[in-house]
Amino acid sequence: MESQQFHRISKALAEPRRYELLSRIAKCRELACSDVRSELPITAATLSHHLKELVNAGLVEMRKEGQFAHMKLRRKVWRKYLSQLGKL
Amino acid sequence: MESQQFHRISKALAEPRRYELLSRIAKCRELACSDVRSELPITAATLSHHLKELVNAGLVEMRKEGQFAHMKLRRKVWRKYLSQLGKL
DNA sequence: CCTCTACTTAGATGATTATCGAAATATCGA
DNA sequence: TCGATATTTCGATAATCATCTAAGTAGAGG
Repeated sequence: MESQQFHRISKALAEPRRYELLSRIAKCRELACSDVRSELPITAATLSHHLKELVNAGLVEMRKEGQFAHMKLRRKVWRKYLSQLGKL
Repeated sequence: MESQQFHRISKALAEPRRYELLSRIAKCRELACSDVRSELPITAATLSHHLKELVNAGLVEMRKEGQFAHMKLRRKVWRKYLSQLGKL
């Protein structure tokens, strides 16, 4: 795994709300932004910001369906990150 | 593992120089600050700052021996962190 | 076309933090 | 005790970043 991506992922995990978001994404096969917003006290803008970080890190992929955005964990990337960390 | 410690560790890892430092600590049984300074371009103040974060996170323990400070990875904590991450 | 909903983008603000130089503290060896 | 070396603390600065409001874009359903 590229060092740049590794550090992006580490940064993405360092923010508690973002980690919580990731955690919720991981628990479902797919999760819509609107669902998150109905469960967490977060503005749409902030959610969108955090989501972008997760996507930029390569941890999450998005699928647009009509008005909705569905988020999904990229488990392969996640596994690679864990395995990289394990080498420490 | 406490959620507070979990987040502290995540933050500690998010800074590339700090991760590099941790990585060097992990590679030895013990590492002295002065050794790090002779190998990396970093001021003593910055090194001390990052080291404090690693210690606060519970990832590293310090031993003072004369003028020297020796750093050591707390492998048990590290394993716990990895296992927590693995639950995602 | 209009409106509602979902999401994104822009811009601003405040908080956190990485960094350094300088001063302080502590230990060692002469 | 003096000077050198190791580390910490202080204070300042600049950069990063989380957050919000407000405005923008776009699809769905009248």
